[in-house]
Amino acid sequence: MKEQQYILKNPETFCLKDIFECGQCFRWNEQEDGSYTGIWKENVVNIKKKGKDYIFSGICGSGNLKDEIYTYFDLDRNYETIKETLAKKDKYLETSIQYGKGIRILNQDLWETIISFIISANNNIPRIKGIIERLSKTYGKQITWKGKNYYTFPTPEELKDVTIKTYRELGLGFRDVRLYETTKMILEKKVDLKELKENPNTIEVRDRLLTLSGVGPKVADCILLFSDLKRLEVFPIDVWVRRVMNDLYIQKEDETKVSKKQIEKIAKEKFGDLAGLAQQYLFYWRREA
DNA sequence: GTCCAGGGAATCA
DNA sequence: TGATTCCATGGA
Repeated sequence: MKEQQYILKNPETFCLKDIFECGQCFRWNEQEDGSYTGIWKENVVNIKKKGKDYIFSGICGSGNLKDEIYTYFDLDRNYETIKETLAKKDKYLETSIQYGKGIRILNQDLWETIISFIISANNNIPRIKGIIERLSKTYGKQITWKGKNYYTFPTPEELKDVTIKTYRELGLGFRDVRLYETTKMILEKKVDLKELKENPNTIEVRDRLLTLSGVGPKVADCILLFSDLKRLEVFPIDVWVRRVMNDLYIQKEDETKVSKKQIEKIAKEKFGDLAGLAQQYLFYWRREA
């Protein structure tokens, strides 16, 4: 494969740290020079900021790099309008948007997002990244670029014969059975990913995702929001989101006693059909700031 | 040693 | 429906 390059000139909404550190993805790593290198599908890419421009260089598994970048980084969507709309709704949200103004929600592969967020359950981000790297190194395809080896995220077929015991040895902990069962269900088309992508009904898609082992309400919502299903209205609630929502709007003494239903209700009232993006700004702001 | 992490499943009322 | 408890693992 030949190296390709693409220069994104002076984008309005685009910041490497905001995009890659906001918790939506696990396979991008900051380099010593401040650039980020990552892999999606069969693309290995480094992104470096130069002035107001971003230089993408790397190798592209299929088609051309520009198309892959536009799709993955959702570059046809106008985030300026979205941010303006959201900022008007709420003063705290306005603050959080200012903090994470360069966030874009990626179009990540559905299968990879399902497995990644099953692994995320009751886990921390460094460890999630480690598990995904070991999984990819063991079962994915190797791609070499500039003398370094990278590994694609394994397909369902590539995980077909992996045993629960092997997952345990890779450090998955109690999530071993869940990964095994979900992979099996998808291979047997008990949940058909192609059908999910074609179904416009978010509630129906969510119900199908919930039948997968290891996929509960929060993981299902992350899959809907962060994968190429791209449902910007869903509002995943984890410990950080519960924390920030309680601090700002509920102020209950014991934040762990705040019900999901109450948070969902407030989110829908305040943020409407862009609740997922609101969630991401609030999450990033509360966790980092 | 203790607590926590982008929770889910099983169990019980 | 709603609340409790247990589930591996590694880092702080």
